[in-house]
Amino acid sequence: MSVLKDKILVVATDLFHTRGINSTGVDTIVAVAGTTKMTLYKYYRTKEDLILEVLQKNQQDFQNWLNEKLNASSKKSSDKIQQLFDYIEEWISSPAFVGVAFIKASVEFPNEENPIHQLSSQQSREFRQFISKLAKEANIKDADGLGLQLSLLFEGAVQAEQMKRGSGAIKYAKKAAKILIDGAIKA
Amino acid sequence: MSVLKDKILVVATDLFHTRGINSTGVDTIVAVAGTTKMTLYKYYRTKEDLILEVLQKNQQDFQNWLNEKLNASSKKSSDKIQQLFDYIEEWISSPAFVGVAFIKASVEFPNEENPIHQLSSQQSREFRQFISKLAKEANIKDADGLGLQLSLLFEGAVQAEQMKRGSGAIKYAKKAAKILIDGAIKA
DNA sequence: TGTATACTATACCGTTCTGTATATATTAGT
DNA sequence: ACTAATATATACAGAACGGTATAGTATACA
Repeated sequence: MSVLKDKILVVATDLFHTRGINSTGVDTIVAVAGTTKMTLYKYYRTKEDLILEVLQKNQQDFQNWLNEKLNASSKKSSDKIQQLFDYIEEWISSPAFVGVAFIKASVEFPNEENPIHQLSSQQSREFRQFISKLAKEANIKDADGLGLQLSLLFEGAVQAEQMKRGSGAIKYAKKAAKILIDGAIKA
Repeated sequence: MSVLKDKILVVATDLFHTRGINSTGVDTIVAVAGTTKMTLYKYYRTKEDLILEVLQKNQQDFQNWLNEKLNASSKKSSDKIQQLFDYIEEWISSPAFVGVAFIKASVEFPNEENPIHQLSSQQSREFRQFISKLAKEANIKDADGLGLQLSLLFEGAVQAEQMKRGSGAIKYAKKAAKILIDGAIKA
């Protein structure tokens, strides 16, 4: 991938998070990226395309990071769900954390017909299914239900942290997750 | 309050929810409200002022509705927290539900210096404290911790429902809430 | 040296944005 | 009938928006 195409993607990601998507113009993006609109529109057909690629990349990066952490720490796949929120805490607490793109995008584009909204919704669903898969591997009975509940805690904690950095919400989300997981295992 | 001032507020609330705040221009608001910009700017100094009033009214209406429900159903204040999610479910499931304004506003205005973000953040905090108060009245030990956890479930469920109507997330949020509350009572 | 590719510079188009200016009409109270 | 308040109609300023057109530069490869 071209170095400039990538630079534009990185800058857009940052600006979308810190200023909002609709409040970030393409002029600002190219100015910060140190290039021009001609170059941006060479690699991205429209601003909407750029937003979609930012969403894809964001989620991919997070999933890759999370998978590596989970695979490195435990050989047994049934243990992974126990450690999930440890890594989510690490991730949210990191200074680099700026929020979750698909949550923000779904709010800025609330219309369910909108491609950006649809991708956000899909990513949210996929992450929920990912948690459910971990639950299944831990032989949890209502794995889908637990996956949904943990994803609610996840999204709630992210929301709280986006609203106020250093909220500490993730610590309590983690405690709640432990209670729910333990309860689901016994069932 | 002037009938037109109120009409503008109601229309703005609806449009902000269905199209997004930044994507809704004042021209659209006055057109739908059946009035002109001159009138809007007579009652609201700026668009920002209008947004702030929409936020205030939204939260006030919700809190009033919730308080009435809670007061009507149980005399004992210690029972209220048990019923909280029943009413939240009723509210989220209602066809009139369009989301929670302070969650959306905090996303569209991510800068913590922004007055709109600050009000959103404050409303989120107040709602969390409201739940904690219910927990205290139920003699729960870590009332603040439980309040935070329940607010995460609340915001997560709202987020899920904004993302996909009819998600059913609230049903599982309610189950999770029950587990957390029961656990906190025993502690 | 010739040519393709990547990129820059800059100006522009049409639209939409928030907010204002001006002038007129409607309604109610005295 | 006079006055004040409320609302309308309309036009506009000034900036920002997404996106395009045109022309020129820099680099690398044949």
